[in-house]
Amino acid sequence: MRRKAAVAQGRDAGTVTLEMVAEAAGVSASTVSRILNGTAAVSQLKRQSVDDAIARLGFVPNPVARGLAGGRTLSVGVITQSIDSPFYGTAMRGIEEALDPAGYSPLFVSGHWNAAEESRCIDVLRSRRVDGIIVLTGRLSDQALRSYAKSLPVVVTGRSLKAPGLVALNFDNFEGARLATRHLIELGHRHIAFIAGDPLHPDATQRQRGYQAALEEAGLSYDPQLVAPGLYQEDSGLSAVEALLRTRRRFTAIFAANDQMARGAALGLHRRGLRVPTDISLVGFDDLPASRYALPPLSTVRHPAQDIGRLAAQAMLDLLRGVKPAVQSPAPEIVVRESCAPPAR
Amino acid sequence: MRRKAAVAQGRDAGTVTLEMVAEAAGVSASTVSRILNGTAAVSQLKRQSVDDAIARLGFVPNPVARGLAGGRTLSVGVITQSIDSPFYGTAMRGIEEALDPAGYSPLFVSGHWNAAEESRCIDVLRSRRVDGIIVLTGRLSDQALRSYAKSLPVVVTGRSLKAPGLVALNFDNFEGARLATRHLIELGHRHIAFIAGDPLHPDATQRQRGYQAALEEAGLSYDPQLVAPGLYQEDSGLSAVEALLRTRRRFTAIFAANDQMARGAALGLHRRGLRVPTDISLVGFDDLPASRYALPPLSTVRHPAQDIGRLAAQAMLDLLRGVKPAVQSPAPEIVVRESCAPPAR
DNA sequence: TTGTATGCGTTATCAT
DNA sequence: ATGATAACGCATACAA
Repeated sequence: MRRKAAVAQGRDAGTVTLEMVAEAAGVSASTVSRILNGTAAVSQLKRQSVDDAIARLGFVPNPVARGLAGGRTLSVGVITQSIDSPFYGTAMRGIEEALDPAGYSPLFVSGHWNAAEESRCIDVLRSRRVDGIIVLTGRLSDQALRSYAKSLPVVVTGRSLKAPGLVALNFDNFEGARLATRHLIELGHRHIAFIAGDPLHPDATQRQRGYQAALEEAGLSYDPQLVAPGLYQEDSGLSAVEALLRTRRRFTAIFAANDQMARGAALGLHRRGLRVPTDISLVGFDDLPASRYALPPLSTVRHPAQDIGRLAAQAMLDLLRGVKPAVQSPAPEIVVRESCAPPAR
Repeated sequence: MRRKAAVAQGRDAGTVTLEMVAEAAGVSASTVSRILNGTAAVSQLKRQSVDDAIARLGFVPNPVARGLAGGRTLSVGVITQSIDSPFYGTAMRGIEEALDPAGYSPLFVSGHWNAAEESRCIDVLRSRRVDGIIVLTGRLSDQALRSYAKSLPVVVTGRSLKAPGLVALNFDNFEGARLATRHLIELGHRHIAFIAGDPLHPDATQRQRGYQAALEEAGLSYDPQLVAPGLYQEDSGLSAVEALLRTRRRFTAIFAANDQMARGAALGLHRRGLRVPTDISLVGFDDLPASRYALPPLSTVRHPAQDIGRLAAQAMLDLLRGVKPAVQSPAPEIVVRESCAPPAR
């Protein structure tokens, strides 16, 4: 056991306990706890002396003990998919921002786009007694999510489903993709290629449907030869362009299902001596921070990761407070930069 | 208090305690604990029945209680500067990778390049009973770090300092910058501009010294007019180029103190109709994942964030095991891509 | 080798 | 309104 000495010698290396505060203030531990949590009314007098003692000793409650004792830990678990993702990284930042002023702290774990791993993450988070869990997209089944929500508040992004104790925050990928495609059409493009995202992601298929819908409503034919498979990573964008070029099909614009692939596509085009937007127009999706500094700056669909993170965290806070969360998903909008132009030929 | 019922009904929502295991196996709780931690020798027989009971009940130890009881929590705190940084994100991934097989999990908190905030982070991590702390660079004083290391193993990157219980993992920024500059010189450049990093970062000033050293050893004069201030962000790279161009000083190459500023610089050059590398050669520093897909792909100094994260985590693991960590910082090397060419004029 | 008792810092229950 | 006291789930001296 660690030495227990050093009662009132101010910060013995951060081990000032609630009990010490109680002693210093001449009250019981329960009273201190009550003041800390606002659990019950206490006399002004005692409150004063307790507050003093807290300040004097530099007491800071121990969240671990708090969690053990059955109370809240003031922490919410966040399952991201990879800790170094440009998109989810921004979302995490939004979560941090919203949680902090409320006194909560996030606990980040990575699921690596793997349902089994995500399950383990949930276990880890639960064992750490988090008060709630935010799941950024992921591969967990709606079923599983619903079940988790029975014992713990859950907020999930990238889906729409309803369940008690669960709030889903979806983004209109379909509409976003339609906007992007329509933008190209309005510029005069008639042959628009599409680089698809990982088919395992629901948002990827939604984006593809948006692309098709825009084509249809413009009376343009959908040519399967003009859609190349991709995996949401830069390299797959590059290979997609190569595949597209190999078909020798004519196209004057490319819509990539995300910015990362658009980057890869830009490089592929460059390698073949094709200029953006002079020869080929290019649109992405997500508006990653980096896209504003791409060459040329990339036109894309704004997918406000930071706002989404913030909203998710706010919904969680509401859930925790017991108030009904009123979340409004942000609407997609196109951000026009310099990667698109009317078709040359 | 929560209901205590449901003893052996397997997973009542994840509340199988060590005590239940003990009962089911017909041994005492201490024995179970000992088996779990390898604290003492136990008979094969009991071990067998305990292992069975653990598997049967699906028991998973509660790290919160573990931490409270004074033992390890099998978690290490990681102070990053911003949760969405491309560079530190990669480092965090390396940490995750190295910690996971050892059964440890990281706890990420962001210091936002602010010493006071970092101090608070340390408090938070300590109150959560992490077994050790990894600090990714940051603004804490060496002094403070040393003091923290007295009560907790600390690994810090981006510095060199020695203290008991502390291992520092530095990177040779000076040499890296010298390599980059020398690369330009070897291509024939004589007028090389430099975009400096945030002067508050020690690595930024080291990189600048490396640049000067390379100039000197080549007998080239150092022209203060050719170094533009920057803040390590894309936008400052852009303004730096504009400032450089405004001086009307002649230069045929730019060395930016990091890839993010190099990106911004590339855009600035593009806006002025200057082509990379035909008109101006460009080198960065860090080799961010994105730089391989820049247009043109950026030549840069490899700064292996993931390896650094992994090494830091391994050093922490060694510290925790009580073995002397033998860390070898990775050496900088230049990665030649397509953003450099011999000077045109 | 194994069990018993106690403590970790806090909250919650039950008195008063 | 306030104070004992018992959990929370586990680890660890100490005894056997």
